[in-house]
Amino acid sequence: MEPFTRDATLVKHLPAHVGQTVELQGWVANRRDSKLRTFIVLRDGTGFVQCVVERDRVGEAAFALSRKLGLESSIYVRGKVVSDARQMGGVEVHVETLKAYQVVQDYPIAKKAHGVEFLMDRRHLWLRSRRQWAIMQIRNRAIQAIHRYFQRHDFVQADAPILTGNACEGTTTLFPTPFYDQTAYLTQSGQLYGEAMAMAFGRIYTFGPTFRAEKSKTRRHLSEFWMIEPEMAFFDLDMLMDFIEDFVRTVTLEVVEQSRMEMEILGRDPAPLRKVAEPFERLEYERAVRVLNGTERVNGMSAVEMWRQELDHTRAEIQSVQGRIAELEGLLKQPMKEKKRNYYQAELNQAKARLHTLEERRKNIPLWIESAENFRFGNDFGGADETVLTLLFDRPVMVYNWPRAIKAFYMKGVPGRPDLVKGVDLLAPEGYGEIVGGSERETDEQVLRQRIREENLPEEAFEWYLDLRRFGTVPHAGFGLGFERYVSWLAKLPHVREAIPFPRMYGRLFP
RNA sequence: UCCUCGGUAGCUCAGUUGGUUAGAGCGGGUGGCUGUUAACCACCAGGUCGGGGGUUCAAGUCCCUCCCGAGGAGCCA
Repeated sequence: MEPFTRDATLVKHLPAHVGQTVELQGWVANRRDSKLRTFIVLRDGTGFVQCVVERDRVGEAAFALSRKLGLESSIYVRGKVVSDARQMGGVEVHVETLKAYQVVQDYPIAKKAHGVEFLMDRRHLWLRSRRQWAIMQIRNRAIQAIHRYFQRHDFVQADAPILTGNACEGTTTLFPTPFYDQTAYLTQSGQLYGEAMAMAFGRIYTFGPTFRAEKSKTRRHLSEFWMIEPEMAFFDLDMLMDFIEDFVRTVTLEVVEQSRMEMEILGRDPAPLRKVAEPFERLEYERAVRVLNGTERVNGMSAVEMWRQELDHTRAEIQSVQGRIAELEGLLKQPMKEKKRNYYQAELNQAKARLHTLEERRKNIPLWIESAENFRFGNDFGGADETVLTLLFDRPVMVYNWPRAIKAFYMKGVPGRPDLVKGVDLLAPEGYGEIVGGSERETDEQVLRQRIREENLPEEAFEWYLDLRRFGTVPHAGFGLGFERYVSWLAKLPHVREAIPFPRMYGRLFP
């Protein structure tokens, strides 16, 4: 194609080229016209930069071209890099040459709010938007920071198979797929293989996709998501908790420091993330039960009181939103210009939507209070229970020593407590909930065999796994980090679907 | 699988106890103005109100049913 150059400068490197003339290639992310100049925001994947096209500098033909460039037109620009404090990134480009690979008209995603379905149907284009760009930058940094962390700590990346013959935990729904004359399943966890590889290489981690065929439609679920699963030989639960804490702390702080601009684009306040520098709360499950049902208080407050406080906040906000709605409705009854009327109407609609959300929360809190009050040993946490625990402690919370009955068969028992296992979950604050689940693994072949029978799992499919306990069994432990949930927390996303380029979820296979 | 909410112009949404010819903003087109940040001003074009059935003199509005979407529960990372 005609204007193509092999010597283009990347937008992210422009601050180092102030005063120089550079070549850029990319797409029109935004365009605004004035009489004498056209402002083009050029996007090349590494960043965004405003390019100023003036008739006197580029000539009549190129100036006319600049007026025709629809959003996402692909262009070539040569121009001088100039400092400009008004721009994000601090520079802009004064264009001397402008050429187009393709002039685009009617790009479907407009510079305005769109609905979720509309955007999801156009995910292949939506990824180009500034917000999605910022999220994927954060995702990439998190991936890099995770690999760095493990490599620094003598881990080997050793991936597990995606096609498997047996269910790992047997509980959740699997995706079956033909495998020659057999049926295979898409993996829901690489853990069992991770244990085998830890016996081979000492410390390993997997980083790959996992699949769950749950018909869940919530902000926390994907059918295909990425999981990081480290497994360490000669490791116990205490070491595991120290490790999880240091891992999450180090990776999170690294990403926060590298992603200031992206967090600004996303409107994500980094302060709650920086709190990972402080010690995480470690809470035995039995204490979590007492905290939830109010027999033990935290900082002078019980879970129920925390919910009551949330309820008061919600009620107060409902009142203030209702007040504004009444005010707006009053205003709209009076004569005014169409433009102004519309502005008020838009605000009114927003307020009504907000009110709807708040009313739902108000209706739910009493149910959540009931759930907390009735929380007994043997119950698993609901989303609300996780939220109130992180609210009470105001930091990431690790819950450990869980009831055996609600955890997987491979977890090691707590000595002297046949009803407990050495599992640990990490709950992320700000309502994000469980992002890590891990445990010390059972090392005894007979105990494992017994547990497999109790869970009605096909014993013969686990013979290879039981081999690990016959030939040099050692204490070992590991965990799984749900990567999209983690990215969602880092970027404070309302839904995990934005944390992965092409989400696969219940009801969504395209694009 | 269950509960709640929704489907009206290309997009985002209004549309009153059922009542004449269904509205706005954005986007598109034309003209004007402007170192602009989702620019602004004026005018123009743009609709089988998710599908099917029913009630009624009359249905976007009420009833039944199906489809699709969003959020939540369960389950989970």
